[in-house]
Amino acid sequence: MSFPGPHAEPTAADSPLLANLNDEQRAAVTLPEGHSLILAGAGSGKTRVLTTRIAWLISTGQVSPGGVLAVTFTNKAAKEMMTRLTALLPVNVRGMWIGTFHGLCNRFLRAHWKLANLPQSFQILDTQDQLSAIKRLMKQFNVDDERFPAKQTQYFIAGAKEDGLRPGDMQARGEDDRKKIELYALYEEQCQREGVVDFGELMLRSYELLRDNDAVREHYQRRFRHILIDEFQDTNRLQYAWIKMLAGHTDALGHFTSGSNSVLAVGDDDQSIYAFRGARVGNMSDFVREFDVQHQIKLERNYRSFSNILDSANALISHNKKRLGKNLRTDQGPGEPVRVYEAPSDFAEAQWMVEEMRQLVRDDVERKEIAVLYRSNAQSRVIETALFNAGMPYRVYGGLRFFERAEIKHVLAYLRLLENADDDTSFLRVVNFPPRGIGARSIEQLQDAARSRGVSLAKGVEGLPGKAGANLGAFVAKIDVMREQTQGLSLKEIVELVLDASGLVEHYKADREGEDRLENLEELVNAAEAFVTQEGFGRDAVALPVDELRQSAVSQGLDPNLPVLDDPLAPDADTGETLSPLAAFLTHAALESGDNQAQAGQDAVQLMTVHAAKGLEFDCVFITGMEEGLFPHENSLSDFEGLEEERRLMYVAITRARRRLYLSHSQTRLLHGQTRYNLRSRFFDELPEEALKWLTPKQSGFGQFGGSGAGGGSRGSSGGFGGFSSSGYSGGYASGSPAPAPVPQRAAPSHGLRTGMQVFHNKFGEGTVTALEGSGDDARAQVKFNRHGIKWLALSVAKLTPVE
DNA sequence: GAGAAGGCGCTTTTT
DNA sequence: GCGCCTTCTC
Repeated sequence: MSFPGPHAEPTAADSPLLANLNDEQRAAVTLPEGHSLILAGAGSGKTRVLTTRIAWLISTGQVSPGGVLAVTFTNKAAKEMMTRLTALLPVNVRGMWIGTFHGLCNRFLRAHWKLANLPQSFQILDTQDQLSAIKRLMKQFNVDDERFPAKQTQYFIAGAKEDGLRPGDMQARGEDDRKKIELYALYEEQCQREGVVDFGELMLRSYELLRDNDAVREHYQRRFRHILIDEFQDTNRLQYAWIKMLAGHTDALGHFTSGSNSVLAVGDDDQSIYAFRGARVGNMSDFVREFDVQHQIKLERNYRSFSNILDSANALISHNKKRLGKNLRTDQGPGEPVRVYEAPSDFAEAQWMVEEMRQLVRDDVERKEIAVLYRSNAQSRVIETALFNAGMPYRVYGGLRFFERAEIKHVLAYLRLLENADDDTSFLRVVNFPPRGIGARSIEQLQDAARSRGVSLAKGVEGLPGKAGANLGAFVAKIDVMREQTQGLSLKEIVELVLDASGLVEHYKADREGEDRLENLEELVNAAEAFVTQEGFGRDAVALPVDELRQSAVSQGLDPNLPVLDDPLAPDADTGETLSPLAAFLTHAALESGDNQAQAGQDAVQLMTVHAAKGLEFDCVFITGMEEGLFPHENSLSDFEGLEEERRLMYVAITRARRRLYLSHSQTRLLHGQTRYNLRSRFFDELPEEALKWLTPKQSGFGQFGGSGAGGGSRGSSGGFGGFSSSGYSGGYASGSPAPAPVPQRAAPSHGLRTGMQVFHNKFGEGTVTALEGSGDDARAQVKFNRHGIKWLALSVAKLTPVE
């Protein structure tokens, strides 16, 4: 099917939209109908292409605003897209389907809540809520939490949903599996009974509704002529299936046939760093194959970094085997070399960094243009200490976000109970908070009663005898009174009333350390107020293109009886019910958990994990802890895929830097209360020497991984960094071997070994010390033997002789 | 019901 | 080594 009416091939001169694009970008923006894949390298103007593409499609009349579906992963990216689009086109973007996967699925389920078999004001469980729901479930069914840790069950359920699997679709491969599937089924029942959905459920239920309801599916398939997906390399199985379902028509056998809709997937396989949470890079090649993609465009011109930085990134990532293939280039010239520093300790590394930063600041670099990246959060501590002692302002990304804070979750639990008294998770959260004399015993009694009658906790309270019954009754009555009192109030007033009536404010006022929490409660009131105005929950603010969209829907031949889904306040067609602002606010709180960075706004050095840095850029970047075991992380080394993902992570880290890049590593590091002796990261050996500048002498011949044909990661019997086993190296080796030669450099541990040293073992032969841990009798060494792989050896037992 | 004591885990994280 | 969570004790 083709677009109705002839549309002239527009040229660059036709539209100012195309004025400042390079050839690759322009080609991407003006792609013809059909499915396309854009391989967008770091810093290549990806978001620009996406937004300009949408603007282009609309302004050339190829699609109406209502016919566009644009999906991102984060709210930040979605907002960015809407902001930029507004700047390009005089169109009200609020009614457009631009949002996160979960945000759009939420919108979809709100509109079709009946078909989806959900209560209209269903609430969304975040990860915390989900875990406590699972814990409660497991307790109720007396599941051994030693054998089935709640976290693991949660992981199992979330993973199953990400793969689009219901309990019935899964086959047990053992007793434990069977139990987990059973728990998954029980969990589903519980959620359904309580009217709540978790994040995975938002996706899965949307997908199933599209799959199982022909009318609904066809409606949306006809509507969304152009589907655009950002960060495609991060999509999981279910998200891909969801896109597929929306994108095209399926034939009688359920096979995808290329239909009238165009899917534009934008992604970068080299920046795929979320496999651990279900992302599937393979979706990119599947997409090309299954959608019969006709157009692939690579955006390889980088506008961010100088070429020493880009060359480093290119060289590093070229060591990955599984790639679609792409090379970044720039016109900017080499710029400064990449600086490499080796420190004797993590403490010294941090110290050195602070000194460098001071110099940078003296040279007029803004502090917020300096970023410190690390592989794991535990590394931030020593850096923070150094920055703090130096009086250098800094901020750390990560940690609890606003809506995840305990005091906020407490208020939200009360608010949720106003909306839905059957929400047992919320009930349990606040039934005795602030404390009101309802102990574990009473609650257990209540749970038993509710279970036997098959009702929610709130309903189970009725008729409960004794003191427990009285106290619980009072609590339920309190909620009921609040619900009464909040009728007709504004959202802000509702929140204020609950803060007061729940006793939360009073409770935190009495708490010596409750000051911050009180401040956050204040902030929640502000957030509620802002939500009403910003999200357009005052009707007037929603004077958005609903009519326009309705018209365009009709002109596209869409079913006028299906609801127009662009107005979350649209009343239900049958009953006239509308979603309350409170329910919408609670949804907002679950889907947008807010900022997770402290002290935003001031000029401060930025500290974050490499993962958190994705999508950001800075003038100066420090990548710290460049050590074997840390980066690449030891847990990723057991398989090939893991190492490749670590390399992609390093690629992301490098490409964050615009002008200046530092890489540092340390000989010793305090981790989990123990001093570790780490080898310099193998990634150093994958960078182009001519782009580097060693600030400390490069310790050559240290038995690094690149040496003597040892090529790729760990091989051999031990299967990686598995910790040391008790057998295999014990006992009775040649006594009286000469004491290890003392190492003149720096503070050496008493056993005299250090990483990089060549050693001989009577049984395993020659090898290289790759790590050292512990001291005295507990001292142990990790040795990479030439013929026996990597082993951990207890130095009190194993005799290791240094080799010349 | 609050505070102390003990145990566990510890890569990365958005929605 | 630290923070979080659960359990113990009064």
